[in-house]
Amino acid sequence: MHLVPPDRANRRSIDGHRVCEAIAAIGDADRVRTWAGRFSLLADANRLALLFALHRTGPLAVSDLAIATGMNDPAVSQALRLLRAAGVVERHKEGRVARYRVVDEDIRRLLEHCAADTG
Amino acid sequence: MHLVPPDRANRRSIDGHRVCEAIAAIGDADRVRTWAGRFSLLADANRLALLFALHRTGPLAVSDLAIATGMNDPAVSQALRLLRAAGVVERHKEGRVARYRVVDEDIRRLLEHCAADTG
DNA sequence: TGCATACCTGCGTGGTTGTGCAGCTATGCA
DNA sequence: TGCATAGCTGCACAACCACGCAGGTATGCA
Repeated sequence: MHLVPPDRANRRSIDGHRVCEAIAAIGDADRVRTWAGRFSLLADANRLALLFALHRTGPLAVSDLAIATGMNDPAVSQALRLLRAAGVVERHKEGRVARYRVVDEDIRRLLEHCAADTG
Repeated sequence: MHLVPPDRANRRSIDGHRVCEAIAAIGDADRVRTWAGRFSLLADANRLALLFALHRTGPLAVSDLAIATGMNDPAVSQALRLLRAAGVVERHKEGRVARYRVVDEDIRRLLEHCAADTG
């Protein structure tokens, strides 16, 4: 197991074998970035509240989300735009009402993970 | 179910009943903030890589973590200080070597959740 | 005592992000 | 045509954060 990249192979290590284990545990850098990106989307209390509501209640309109969370409309709109750009939610327009729902399965699982914690 | 706080009870809603469902789904604001805080800790790729390594490999020294992740020592040290302040990791000093391990059970479960995804 | 190692800290910086405000578009109704 | 509603966008501001660099503390060895 010589997993240490050549550019840092000359550094002295404390527990040599564990470094390779650690590198194996970290795995692919893209995978780490992907997960960090997902967590980043959930790292804001307002966005998370929106996702909790959308996940358990189904399609919801922007102004209803604003009432439920106490945010004002532009803030909700911008948060949803960000989530939509990330592919987490989808928008369905009916007349002048836009309803959003969660479509990302990985995010759904994380939201379920939260829900399992405290009802 | 009149869960809408009085300060926003006068706003017009699209799907009135769903607003209450949404508020119920969001639940306690402190719970949402707590989860958002956890996700925030995992939202950085470097910190997440450190946690992956610590979670699967066990106690690791700072310089070994630096080699494994490609970060330099101060960056590792600062990331671990942040995680320690949040109660996620603990430090055990042996001579001049400081080894860290993950002690927060909620974070461990989230890390397991990630590991279950792609080996 | 001198020196190298392991780790920590302070400082300054650049980048990112959440927010409020104001204003815009588009739909529906009278 | 006029007006209210639902939603979106741009801009400016402030706050935060991760990072690199330089320097400091503490341990262990010769």
